[in-house]
Order: sequence, then structure tokens, then C-alpha cells
Amino acid sequence: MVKGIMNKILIKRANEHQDKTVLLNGWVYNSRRSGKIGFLMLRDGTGIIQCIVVKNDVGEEKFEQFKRLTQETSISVSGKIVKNDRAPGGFEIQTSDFTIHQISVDYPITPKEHGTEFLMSNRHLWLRSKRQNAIIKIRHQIIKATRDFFDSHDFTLVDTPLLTPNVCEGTTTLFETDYYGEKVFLAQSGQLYGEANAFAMGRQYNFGPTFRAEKSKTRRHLLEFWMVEPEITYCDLNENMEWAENMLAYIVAQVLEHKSEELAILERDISVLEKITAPFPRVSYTDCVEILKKGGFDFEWGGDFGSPEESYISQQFDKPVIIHRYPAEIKAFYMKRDSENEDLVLGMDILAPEGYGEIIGGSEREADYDTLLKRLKEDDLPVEEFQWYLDLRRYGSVPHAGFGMGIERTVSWICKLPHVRETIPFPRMHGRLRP
RNA sequence: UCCGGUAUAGCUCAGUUGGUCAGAGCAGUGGACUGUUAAUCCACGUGUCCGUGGUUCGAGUCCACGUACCGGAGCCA
Repeated sequence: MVKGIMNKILIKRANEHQDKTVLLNGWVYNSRRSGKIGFLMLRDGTGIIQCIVVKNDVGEEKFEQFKRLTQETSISVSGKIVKNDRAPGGFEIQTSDFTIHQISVDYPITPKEHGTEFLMSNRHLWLRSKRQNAIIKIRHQIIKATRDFFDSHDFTLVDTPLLTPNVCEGTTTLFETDYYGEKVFLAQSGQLYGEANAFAMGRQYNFGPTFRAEKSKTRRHLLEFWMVEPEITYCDLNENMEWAENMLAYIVAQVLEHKSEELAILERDISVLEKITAPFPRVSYTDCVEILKKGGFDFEWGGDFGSPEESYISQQFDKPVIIHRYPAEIKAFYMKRDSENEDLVLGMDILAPEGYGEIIGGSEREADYDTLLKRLKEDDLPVEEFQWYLDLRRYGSVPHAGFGMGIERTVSWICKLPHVRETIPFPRMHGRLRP
């Protein structure tokens, strides 16, 4: 057995070690046998490589051990990395020796098809599959690209609290918990704190988990999901839309550049993603209503778009579409009104193409103290809980704007998945808490 | 919470008008094979037909209720 960390390599780097003798640590993905030659597919999380086990090379006893290898048995293999076009990936290991760490017995997920209920119950094991591995890597790339984008534009990452005494928007149902006898809630957004952070840092983004206790059972909803929320001072609605579209275009470009193999595993149509370049089409809410009416929808100005409406609108474009200036009635208290029409707010949503719906929601914020106070009262929100938020309008208020992007919905769209539950390792959904 | 659907072997499913209907493929085990790609070939096993009640001479099949799951609506990222 080859020892030492210099010889211990990851499968993704196998091609850098051609004709070298190395040590690979991993798990059995699959194994086949054809008489005195065996094919062991070894996975280590970074990739899968074929290991050739020849009876005459490893000896009778080792070959008998090889025959007993089961799916997901943990194993270390040493051998020479050689180029071979017959091997998936172009390289394979000429096995000289291997060590079995633990034989896996009756691994439940076989290389055949399974239903989602079964797979979700075995989510802790399902993550080892090629497809889930690819999704996790793309999720990582999306998060990395998001952070790189903001970091390279002089934003500071600032964390916001998860335990909050007040409701942010007052619309959705929140998870309740106990703070030494006081009722507190799990954050549904970090935005209000993000605004305070932005006034301190100029440009900030917060990135963390958020919670919504809605009993939603759709392909777009999770109870616990991750959100990136940039907040930018001296920024209006138009600039806000520019930030959002540039960020999304960058994220898609980075995924295309660094995760083409993973996209191929998911059989994602790359040409659709290649079209995602800034600028994105911008349509006002009022124009959307016209689009819907022309499309045969029975839709009155003033209502919120449901899933069918969102799908229809996004299908009119092959890029994400930015919808702006919604009726104030259906949006949150902190959004600034349009000075040209007080019935509208300077808010915007971005709908992903291919029917994926809303992935970004944002707005220019109300910056005037008196107006904001009026809005809080209109919405019957507890003004005393918002004193610190009002302070931002009392001590050097400035125009500012920001948005929130749902990570899982973005991953779902970029990977073209049928359901957001596959975008996060352990999804929390209505009716599914375990594993 | 509301609407629609599904529930049969470890997994994916078939099962006709209610009458040898307890089935297939895969996985697993044993064997053959020195280039396999979800290998192939031969042999071997498996059941609370989701639960409870009902109709019937007879229910996996029909009915009612319940449970679990799936999809959708509302809410939103």
C-alpha cells in the first residue's frame, strides 16, 4: 500500500498524475467482473474513476476480496494512473492493492430508478449520487459567484439576526419560538437589519437562512431557505435593477465556465443559459397586465400575479424579466412610492425563464421619516418595535435600495430541476422534517 | 386550509367485468466469462396487497372513513 499525503490524491486531479502510483480513498460506486478482470468504479465525492483489478496482478486472495465488494463499501485503492480511452473520464487506475475499511451491507439506493418519497427518506444517502453531487457543486458555485460579485464591487458581508422580535413585512406566517418567556420569531428576511448595516458600511450584503411557516406544498417553496440580500445606499430603483441583472448574469456565466461537467450530468441545455446576459427586459406591472389580457387572462389591474400569470409572462422572454412598479396595495410598507403615481411603489421582481417564476424581489426603500411612520401606522404595525428602523431616517437618511435573491429557486432554475427540494442537502418542507 | 391523484416484494411497477392473481424487472446470493460502461448468461428468494369497517358465496379489485405521500391553489424567495 502506498502511504503518505504526497501520494494521496483526489479523483478530480487524477489527470495531473498520469503514470504515477497514487493512493485514492473513497467508496465503491459500482463494480463489475468479467472472469479474472474486475472493474471497480471508485467515488470520492470529487469524481468517479475506474479501477482495474486483474487477478494475476493482485493475487488470488485480493481478487476474492474484490468479489465481495458491495455498493458504498469504503475502500482505499493504490495503483498507477494510466490514460485509457475505454475508461469513463479517460483515465483509470491499474490497481496494485486495496484496503477495505467497512463493507456496506444492503445499501438501499441501487443504480436503478427510485421514487421521490423513497429518495427523500434516504436523503442522507441520496446525496452520494452523481446527480445530487452535481447539484450541490452547482449550488456552491452559485453561492461563490454571488459572493465574488459583491466582494469585487466593494460590498461587505454583514450578518443579520435570525431571532427577531418583530415581523418584517407582516404578511407571512412565521415560526415562533421562546426567548425567556417572550415570543420571538425566526427571521423571514434580514432586510431591515441590512438597511442599518448599509448605512454603516455603504454597501452591504447579508446571506443566511430565512424561515417561512407557510403550509406551502409546491415545487417552489421551502420552510427554510437561503437568501442573499444586498442593500445599497445612494441607490435608486433603476440602479437596483442594474445591480440585480449584472449579478444574475455573472452567476450564470460563472456556472457555465466552472461547472460544465455538472451541467452535463444534469443534461441541462447550455444554449438557454448562454443567452442570460445583461441587460434584461424591463416591463412595468401595468404593461404586464396588458400582456396578460392579450394572452387571454381574466386579470384586473391591482391584483397580484399568481403562478400561472408569472409563468405566462416569463415565457414571453428568453431572459429573466424584470417587472417593476407594482400597485402599492399589494406590496410591503417600506417600499418607496413612485412620485409620478402614488398608487405605485418603486419595487421590482425578477422572474426566471422557463417557468421558474420569481427568484428576486426588491425595491427602493422609503427614505423619509414622516412617510415611513405613516406607512407603519397604515399597516397597523407596532411603531415602537420599529423605532430603530425609523432612526435610519432620522440620522442622515439617504435614498437606498436592495433586493433579495432566493438561492434554492436560483439553483432550481439554473439546473432546471423539477423541484426546489433537490437544491439543498436537507430540505425543510411542510410534511417533511426528517432526515 | 381547500382541490385533484396515488398506496401491491428491499426498489420501480403490472394485476382484465369481483372468480389459481400473489406476478415481472431490478437489487441481493451462488456460478461462468481478461475490457466492462445501469455488462451479459445460468440458478435461487421474497408479501400485514396502507389501516379499519362494509357490500358479496367470494375483495388486491367495489363502497365509506382514516392515515401517509404526490401535484396544484393561497403566501412568497
